[in-house]
Amino acid sequence: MGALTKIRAPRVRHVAPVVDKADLPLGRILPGDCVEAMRSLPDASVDLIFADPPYNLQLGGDLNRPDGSHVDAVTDDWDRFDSFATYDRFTRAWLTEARRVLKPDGGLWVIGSYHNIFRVGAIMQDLGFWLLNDIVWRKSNPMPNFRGTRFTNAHETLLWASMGEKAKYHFNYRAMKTLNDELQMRSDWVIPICAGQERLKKGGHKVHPTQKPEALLYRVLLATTEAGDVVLDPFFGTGTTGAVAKRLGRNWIGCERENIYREAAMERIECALPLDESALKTMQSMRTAPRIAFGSLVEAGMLAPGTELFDKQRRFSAQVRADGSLMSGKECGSIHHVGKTLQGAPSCNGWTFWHLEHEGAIKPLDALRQTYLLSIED
Amino acid sequence: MGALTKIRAPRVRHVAPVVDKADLPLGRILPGDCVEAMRSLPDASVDLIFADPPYNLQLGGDLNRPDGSHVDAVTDDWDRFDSFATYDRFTRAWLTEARRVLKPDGGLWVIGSYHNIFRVGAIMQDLGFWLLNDIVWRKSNPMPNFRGTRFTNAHETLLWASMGEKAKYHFNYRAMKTLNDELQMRSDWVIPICAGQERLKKGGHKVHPTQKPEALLYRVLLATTEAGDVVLDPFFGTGTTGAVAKRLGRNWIGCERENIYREAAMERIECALPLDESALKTMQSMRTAPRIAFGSLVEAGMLAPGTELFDKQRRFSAQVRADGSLMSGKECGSIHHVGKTLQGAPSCNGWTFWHLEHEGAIKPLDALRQTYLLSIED
DNA sequence: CAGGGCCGTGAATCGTCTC
DNA sequence: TGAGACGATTCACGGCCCT
Repeated sequence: MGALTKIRAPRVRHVAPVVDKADLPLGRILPGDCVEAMRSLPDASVDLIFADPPYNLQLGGDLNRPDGSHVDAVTDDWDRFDSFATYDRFTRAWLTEARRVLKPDGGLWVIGSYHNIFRVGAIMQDLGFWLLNDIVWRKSNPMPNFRGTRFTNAHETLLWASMGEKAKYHFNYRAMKTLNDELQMRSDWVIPICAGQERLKKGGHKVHPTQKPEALLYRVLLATTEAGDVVLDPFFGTGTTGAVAKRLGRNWIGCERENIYREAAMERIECALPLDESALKTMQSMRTAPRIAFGSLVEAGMLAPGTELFDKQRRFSAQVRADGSLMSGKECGSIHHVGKTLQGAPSCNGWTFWHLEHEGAIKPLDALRQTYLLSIED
Repeated sequence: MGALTKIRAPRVRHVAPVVDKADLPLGRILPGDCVEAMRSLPDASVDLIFADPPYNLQLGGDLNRPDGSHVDAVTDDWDRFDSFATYDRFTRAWLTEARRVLKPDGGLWVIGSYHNIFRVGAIMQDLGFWLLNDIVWRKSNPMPNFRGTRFTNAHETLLWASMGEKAKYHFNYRAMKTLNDELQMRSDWVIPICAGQERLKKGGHKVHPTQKPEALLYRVLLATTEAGDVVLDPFFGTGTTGAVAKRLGRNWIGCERENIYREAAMERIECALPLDESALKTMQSMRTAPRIAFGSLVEAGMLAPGTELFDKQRRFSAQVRADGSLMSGKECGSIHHVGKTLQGAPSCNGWTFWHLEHEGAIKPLDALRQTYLLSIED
């Protein structure tokens, strides 16, 4: 009953544009310490942050404080605790700024290894970020463990979080499913390490020790941003995030202390070619597609009142009525409601449950909806 | 020169047996809270701890599959914590006791998901445990994400740690490599979830909501314990750790609060069949096997002084001398040193580099070492 | 008027084992 | 052979009423 009265305008993202994009340093790399650099950005101005912070731990090597001063090598227990504490302070500092500049429906990605990721993850939770997935980047060609003392360290971990437990966030479910041959994308991604042509080199040496593969960023940005979104990378390095953002039609902002990386990144991003607009269009999920009321199919004449509908096994049948409601015996209501009640199920998707006979074949209602959707596009 | 002076007795594990195994409750499940239960164990008495603590899932409402059926979720009391702070206190408490009962060269494994593993990992580091690997258990058949709101949560994480940065630990590199078709075992393991015959059921319902697959424990115990070691599981559940420990000839101790799980576990472990001894011996690591000096082969009469050795391509040759040193032209020293110098290589494993002719066939020295190893066993 | 709670509509599944 | 069951799951969202 009354299905027609429920027709709504297609939903849009209704986070108020507090910040004008023109006020943001889009397509620029901010020099200096990332915490300082982020301070120059307004609150709630960024859609996504991708961060590849220093793993800086336990390498017997260097650890820098947020202010850039150097921490002496860690030898005894006291120093070890001191260094974890220092790393934690550094992490809390940049994550706090990240949180400030992110929109309420923004997303955060951080990549790390077992040296730092547990500290980062715990601090993210402490600051109120809500973990959505931990993603395993499974390297198809990892470095072997030469000394045979441990398992080959063949993966790194990415954390994906929203701003809070109840916060909205963006996930292009349909695009990911398409990318994965019509199966749901899993939390483990097999991607080769960055090598060959893609690896930036100067004088035969790699420019950056931990350059990430573009395929990794491609999947991250495709999954959790829309074209036109603003993506911030506080540890920009040689600009993989910027290069992929440009290709995918996303805006980007970087922070990077090292002059040499900034230069390499800008040069690289200049060369990146944006995909054209039609290539950028991704599969939409039903949830974000315009919502179609069943009644509008009747209204449009695609389905005559009185048409008989069946479930696939023909255990149930029902009749379409002029107002877009369904009737089956004494039961009447929406296609979903009648399907649910007849089955005694907790819920029912009427679009896939009900079928109709058309030229001898049985088709689900959903096929009709697809046809209708195409007819009203553009 | 003077290679004989370098001959050492085969190394043995030289952690003093502070505790007599007879004083430990081997093959028993201690009832009650695991922290209390562990208090009854002596200091430094356990070789390995495998822990599967509550994950603190914080589940919301009900979940139905698209077909309307209901998902049987983990709603047990033991998985509910008020806050991260409460969970952290709990974690610190049991990890502290775990640390006390572990031997200085003991190992710790903890399994978890993104809900808890970052807190656990950070606390492990804070307590002084040294992370050796984070292992990804990639489920071949995970539960899908029915709502299409995230990536399919297709893995869990295991942390493997030693008692400290400089602490010794046990890793059966060779056994892992054998298990993995002569490739180094990686940090990501593909193992199916526990289902079918293996899953303990009572009245058609699963006995424990989160029973782990035996294949997982098999790999953990094979990798990081020796036959006869003492393995403790503070969250014993239905005793997967005990069952696999028994199969592999390891001693086990469990802690479990729930009477019903203890009973199911004991019954299950009774039925587990230990592998026979020869099957267990097949995969000993060269690294943990007693170290053999080349000279001892000469000493044992397995190799006569004067025997001619070649590299595989017969580019180089050398003569064995009575003291276990090698001579090739003017070059003399250990089998490794001479091999290295002749090739001009930075290093050389003499055991695999040098070969000898025996009954018409060419065999590497290593084959001789294997024979010798077998002869001195037991 | 902000925010919490209730309610109705509606969108959404993969691999494996059992019967 | 095919239908059904099921697994550590932080798994929707908007409108409206009520405080």
